[in-house]
Amino acid sequence: MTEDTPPKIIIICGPTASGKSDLAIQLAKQMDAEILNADSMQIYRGMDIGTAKISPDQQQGVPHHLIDIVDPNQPFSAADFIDVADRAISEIIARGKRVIVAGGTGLYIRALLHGLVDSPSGTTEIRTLLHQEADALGHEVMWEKLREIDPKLAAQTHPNNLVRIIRALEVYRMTGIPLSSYQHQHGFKQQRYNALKIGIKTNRQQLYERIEVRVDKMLADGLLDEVKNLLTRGFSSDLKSMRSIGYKESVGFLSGQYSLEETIRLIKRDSRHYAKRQLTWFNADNEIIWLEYPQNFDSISALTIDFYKY
RNA sequence: GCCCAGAUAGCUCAGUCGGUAGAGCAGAGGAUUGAAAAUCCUCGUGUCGGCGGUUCGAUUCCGUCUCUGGGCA
Repeated sequence: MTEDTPPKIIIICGPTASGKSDLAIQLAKQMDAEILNADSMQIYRGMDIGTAKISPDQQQGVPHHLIDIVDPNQPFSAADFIDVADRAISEIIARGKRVIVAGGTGLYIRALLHGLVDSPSGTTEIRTLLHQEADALGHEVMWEKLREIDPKLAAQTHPNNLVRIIRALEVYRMTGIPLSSYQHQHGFKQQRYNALKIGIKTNRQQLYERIEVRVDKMLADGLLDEVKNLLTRGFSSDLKSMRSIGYKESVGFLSGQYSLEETIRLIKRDSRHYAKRQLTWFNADNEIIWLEYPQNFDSISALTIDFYKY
């Protein structure tokens, strides 16, 4: 791998329930590729039903990577994703196979292709401290603090967005450098891979219907038991993994917070909202070629063949 | 058949002591650099059930009709 010729990889993205996994498998079989998951929740062991994880059976012999790589209580970030993904990709390529990255986490895909700023990850200690400060002083004051040390970033960050404010503050406390200057110098300019990006185009209404059918199926497949089991094993409901869609609502049901009917309604609603956020993210990326699947599989296939020609 | 209560945004409702109306939910759009399925921002014109009447002006008051709930026969 030289600077001039980053390895070629195929990216399959799109909203949840659009058919990414199926397309990846069909394509992988045809082009002798292996699949890399780019989904921030499917990395967790034991979280299968609610993340719509593909079962070994459904993988149809195509090797899948970056699924079940950490427990639900282990920290994992976009930076970790780049590390494990890079390693998996070079191994696959060394085996003479091609790589298909399939997933719905926009940040993970962008980070893989263009890197992240060279700033450190926040430690648990500093983050806890900042949260305590936020609880005591309120969002506004935290935002004021941000404005003092990094006015540029403060201008782009809403005072209510505590997650971003805390991230910026922790970087400054650890390095003394404002996050925005890291960002300015970085700017996602790295070209870490040569990627063909395919997005699965969907009709909004049909997508929502598919989401609802899928949620009903998750419940029928035992989502609530899965969540109960995770809680029993000691995975707390305030873990980031347990606060994801399907899990947080199930926890609410299991603790008697709302009825089954309401739980299902909420999971469906949150999944729809999530799909919309994914679309907002991916629509902003004009490198993505949008095609319907399975209708346009042949076109997709032709694109990949072209992509590997040169 | 009679009595009572309703009829207002896709849904549930609030409100206007008469000056054409607003919340929640749903929905739409956007942001996104080690929490990203997270986090955050923005967006509400609808014959205020129909028709009459009173009034400068009615969604608001009056009458009547229709429909929906509940009660009495």
